[in-house]
This record gives sequence, C-alpha cells and structure tokens, in this order.
Amino acid sequence: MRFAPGMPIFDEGESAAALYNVTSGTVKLYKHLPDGRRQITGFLFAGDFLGLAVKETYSYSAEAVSETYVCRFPRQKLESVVRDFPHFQQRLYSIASNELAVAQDQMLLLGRKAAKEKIASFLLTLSARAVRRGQPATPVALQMGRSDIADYLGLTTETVSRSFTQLKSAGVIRLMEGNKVDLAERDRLQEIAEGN
Amino acid sequence: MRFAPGMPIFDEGESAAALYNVTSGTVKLYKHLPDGRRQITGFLFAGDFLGLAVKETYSYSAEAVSETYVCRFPRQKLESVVRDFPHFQQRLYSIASNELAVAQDQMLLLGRKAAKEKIASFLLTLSARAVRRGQPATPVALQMGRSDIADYLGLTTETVSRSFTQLKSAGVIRLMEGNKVDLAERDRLQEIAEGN
DNA sequence: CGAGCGATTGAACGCTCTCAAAGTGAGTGG
DNA sequence: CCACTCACTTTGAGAGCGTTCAATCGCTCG
Repeated sequence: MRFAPGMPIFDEGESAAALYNVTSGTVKLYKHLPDGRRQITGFLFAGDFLGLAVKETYSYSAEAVSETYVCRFPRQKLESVVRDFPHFQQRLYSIASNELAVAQDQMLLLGRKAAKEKIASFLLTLSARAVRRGQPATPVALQMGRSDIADYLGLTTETVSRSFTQLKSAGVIRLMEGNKVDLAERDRLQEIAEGN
Repeated sequence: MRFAPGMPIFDEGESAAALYNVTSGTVKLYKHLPDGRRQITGFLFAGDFLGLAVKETYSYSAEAVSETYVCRFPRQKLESVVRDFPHFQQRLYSIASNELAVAQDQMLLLGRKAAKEKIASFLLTLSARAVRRGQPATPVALQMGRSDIADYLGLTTETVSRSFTQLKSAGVIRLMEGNKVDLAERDRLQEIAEGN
C-alpha cells in the first residue's frame, strides 16, 4: 500500500485489523490529549513494524511523514500463520520487547534531558538507525518537520529551532540543503546527549 | 525471594538471567544518566512481571520500594517451558505489548502534561491498578516517596509536593495518614489529568 | 512575481527548578 | 517517657529554561 505525506494509516481507537511493515518512507506514531496537545511516540523507517497490539483497537495513530509504502498483514491471516509457525510468535515478542526498551530510553529523554541534550540524542538515534538500514552515519536526512521533532521530544518548534542553531554555532553539526544534518563532531554530540 | 525496601533486584547492564513476577510489595524500574539524573520507567505491584528482555543484559535497574516478594523464573527453564507450551510465548507477547501501550501513555504524560496534570494522572493510574488487584479505588496508598514520584513524572520532589498541596487545597484530594490519598473528587481529578 | 507555509529569530512571560530553611514523624537511646 | 537524631516532606524566595506571542526570513509552487 502507498501513502502520500500526511495521509493517516490508522487512527487511535480504530479496530486493530492489521499489522504493517514499512517497506520504504517514514511514518510517525502519536497520541493526542483532548485539547490538542500531541506526543509523537515514534518514527518508523523501512523495516519497522507498526500495529503490534493485542488489544481490539489501536492505542495510537499512525501517519505517513514522507511518501511511504507499507506491507499490510491482516490480523486473521497473521494469527493463522502464527499458529502454524510458532517461531513467528517469538519474533513478534522480540520486536515488542525491543520497542519497549526503546520506549524506556525515550522516557529518560522526555523526563530528564534538557532541550539541547534531546536534540543531540535525537540526531544520534537517527544516525544509528540509518546505519542499521545500510545508510551512512552522516549526514542524517530529517524527513520530518520541526513541529514533528518538537512533538517527539516534548518541546516547541521554536526551541527545536534554537537548539539546532546552538549546535550549529558550536560547530557540532552542520545544517545542509535538503533538510540534512552533518554530524560534524559525533563525539561531542554524544557527550552533549549524555549531559556533558 | 524476599527483598527489603531499597534492595536491588537487578541492575542495568547485568546479564538478564531470569524473569520475575511480583507476588507482593512494590518495585520500581529505572534508568540513570551518567551525571546521576534518574528516570523511573515504572512501578510494579503484585501480579506484574519484570525482566522481560530478549537482549542479553537488562536495559534498566529494578529495586524493591517496600518489602517485596517475587517469584523468579530462570531464563533457561522459561525457554524450555515456552518450547513445550507455545501458548506461553503468546502470553509473554501479550504482556510486552501491553507494557508498550502503557509506556506510550507515559511518554504523553512526560512530554506534554503540566505538573498538576501529571500528579492527577498518576493518582488515577494507581487507583485503577489497585482496583485491578481487587483493592478499593480510594484511598490510594503511596508506597513510594516523593522523590520516586518525582523521578517517575519528570519533576522534582518540591514540585510534586507543591502539586499535592494545590490539589488538596482545591478539595480534589485529601492527604491521609499512612501516606494514603483519598480521591475525593475523582471526576474533577480526571478532568485535571486531561488538561481541563 | 506573489502567495503561503515552515523555519528562524526576538522579546517577555511563567512554570518549574534550584537553593535554603522550617516542619514532621519514626526510630533510638538515655 | 522524653529528648535527640535523621530522613523525608513542605514551604519560601529567587533564578532560569523553555514557552508564548510576534515578526521576519526563505523556500516552493502556482
């Protein structure tokens, strides 16, 4: 299935009818408060899964950030596959367990890191994930806008922008055309991410 | 196994040798930054599991908050049980998937809620979990100290204390002896938790 | 070339933190 | 039984970081 930028893949509360795998592109997962405040709980890239849920409905919304292709596994079929190949269940557990560890790192970031530390951590995480997909560690391509980054890190777009500027002024990163960021001083960025 | 208050159950980075189930008591899970800042990622009560990890080492530390009894399942044995009873694998997946949803709620709290909203949400969550364990919805017993609550909600002890005082002054809650909190106006508390 | 959206920059405010002190309660020993 | 200690909580005052509100900049697209 193809999704254009900004298109919803599914919404919080919808019946959880399928599991998806991102083939290419970028997806964001998010939750809303009644008054409109938003928290993005994760960005997904090629190879990532979404829709892992035991519940009857999705507990978050998913939306394409850039042009995205996903592979859809209807829940019924998935369940029959799992019955025939118990190994798949183990794989699902492994994925969920891994996402849980990522979520806990993100809690540490949201609860205890300062703005500049959040941005530094974010860039390093994106870089590491790019490497895992076989892409170079730098420059990092930011598929998402400042407002998505802000809602992911628990900040405002203005603070995100200011933090980027500060890191740029310090020579730690370089903002390039095409919304790419060159991690000029990766070690220094690592130190900043950890609070030094 | 028995753990006195403050005793570590396992530490981040340790070899993940076992899965635990809390029989009685309270456990906190947390992560540290190099400079000592701490984020508590969860509190566990009777019936909750800890140590769900596919990785070789634990990605967080676990410590008893009150006197706690846990049931320990060595990983090896667990794996053989899972091999013989594939249904267990499904159960593990279900638990992990559920914790993931809880973690996402917590991200929304940490990233987007104000101090008073965080406290209100916290009290309601504790109450709901107490009900699930067959206990009354109110009063809620706070097994953990202010500093643990602060590190769970991404606040300081002072702010936690002040927020409690504000909610008390507004008549929404009542602070009782034995570190119990009476949710006098549950509806109002719910509204505050959601930002109204 | 103008419209429009997102990003950046600026100025001022306010929520939460920091630092400090006082209050409270449980446990200990005289 | 009471004074004392120690840890934790509460309260106060002031500062700072990130937000809010607002304006400008820059790019893309029609």
